[in-house]
Amino acid sequence: MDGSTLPIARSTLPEAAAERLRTLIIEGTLAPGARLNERELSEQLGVSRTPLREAFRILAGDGLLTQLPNRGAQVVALSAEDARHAFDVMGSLEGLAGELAVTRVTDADIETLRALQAEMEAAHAQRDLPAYYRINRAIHDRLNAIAGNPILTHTYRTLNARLHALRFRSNLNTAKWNQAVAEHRDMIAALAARDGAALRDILVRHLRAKQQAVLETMKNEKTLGVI
Amino acid sequence: MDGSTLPIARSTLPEAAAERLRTLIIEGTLAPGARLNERELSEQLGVSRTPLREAFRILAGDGLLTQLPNRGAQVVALSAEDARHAFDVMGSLEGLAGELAVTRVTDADIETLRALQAEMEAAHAQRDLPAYYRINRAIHDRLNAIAGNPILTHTYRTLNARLHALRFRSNLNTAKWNQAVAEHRDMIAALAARDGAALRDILVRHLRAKQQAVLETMKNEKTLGVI
DNA sequence: TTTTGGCATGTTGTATACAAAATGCAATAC
DNA sequence: GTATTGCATTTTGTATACAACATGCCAAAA
Repeated sequence: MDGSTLPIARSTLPEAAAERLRTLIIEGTLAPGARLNERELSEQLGVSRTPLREAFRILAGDGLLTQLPNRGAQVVALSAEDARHAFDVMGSLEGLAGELAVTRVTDADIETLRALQAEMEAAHAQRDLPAYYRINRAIHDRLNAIAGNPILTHTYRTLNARLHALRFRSNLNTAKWNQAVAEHRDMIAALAARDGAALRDILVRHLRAKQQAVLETMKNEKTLGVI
Repeated sequence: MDGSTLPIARSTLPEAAAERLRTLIIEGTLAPGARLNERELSEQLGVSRTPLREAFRILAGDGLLTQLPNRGAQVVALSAEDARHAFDVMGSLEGLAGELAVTRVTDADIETLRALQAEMEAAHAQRDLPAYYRINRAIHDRLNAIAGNPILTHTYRTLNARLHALRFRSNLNTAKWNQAVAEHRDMIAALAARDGAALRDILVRHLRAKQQAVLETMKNEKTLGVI
């Protein structure tokens, strides 16, 4: 029998707790900078402090928590500078994903992406922002999967989680949104043409635009005092 | 008083244990694939199982260990495929470091790098491989520091540690070694000229050469049955 | 001979108890 | 009134005990 099939999903308490906390952090329930009391949290999660502390270590490794000796864990609060740095790295990783994807992409992959693109354009036409974000993420994940580099995918995902903890809702004005959708069209075209250099370029520019939008939002929030 | 000075170095047992294990893994004392018995290791390190298990989580986050529920931890054994993937990502990260460094480099930085380059050429002339590796690493670290992106640096370092766990000593024949030294000269020239695109190109090619050398070594070791 | 079931042993997972450090507050000195 | 010291309390750090699971072996059955 093929041993790789049906791997029964098991999980330990540290992993389960980490997953739960990860969600709470990314959704913002646990706000950036919040200090995490071990006893309190362990009671709320229904686990003892030992597995909870292991969960802290997992999340610290993901860059979602910082731990100070004898002073506990707290949710990371990314500065605008940090966000800028993270986007620079993300851009480079996405660029690589594009270059690699070009060497491995199949016609079926392109069909899948074109279908997603159509969905995205529909969401755009209806000004459905949540749907747009969801499909956008699906497209980028797809591209990463096509690239077929697990280390790249892991690094990308981890960094993405950190940025999501920012809970950025970049002030996506009409012009920028139109531009983003157009860039997605260009991406798929470059991928279909197997033009790695062009795809890389588009992705890096695409990320740079996102970076700018987020940084502007962060600056506004700061001056306005909004969270 | 300036609070930023004299930060008393404190460390907890999990961090100390992780650091010790990291060294053992990278030096190869703990071989790839080795299973780590908690009780045994905790006695050897003189700590109880609780902090040791936290150390395991830290190292798993760094990609140096894998953990399976109820089946303990074992040292990661990178396949040739994994190494290829890691080098692809490293190349991209180094390329970014180059692009960023160009925008921030000072003349003093370039002087420092030129001094290191001179040291490297001396080591090369004397066929002093350990010194060459040491200086090589110093140069790349320096470039990363100039780039001034902590997230990039952290990602780079983590990935580098993983690759060092391979304990690759690529079969550096004379031609390749000459080539590598020449590439380093070109790097510094591109940096001095503030030519980001050129520097990026050199770095990506440089990493690609290293990748190939390592993959060849791995292939030989496999066919020869060495380690 | 091969397979299966059960048991003994070893190993990991989790909870808890105790130790050590940090924190907050009040009392005292200036 | 402010700063400082000492103490009580809270919180984190570590060790250990016990529970749950995995592993290897042997015997018994097919």
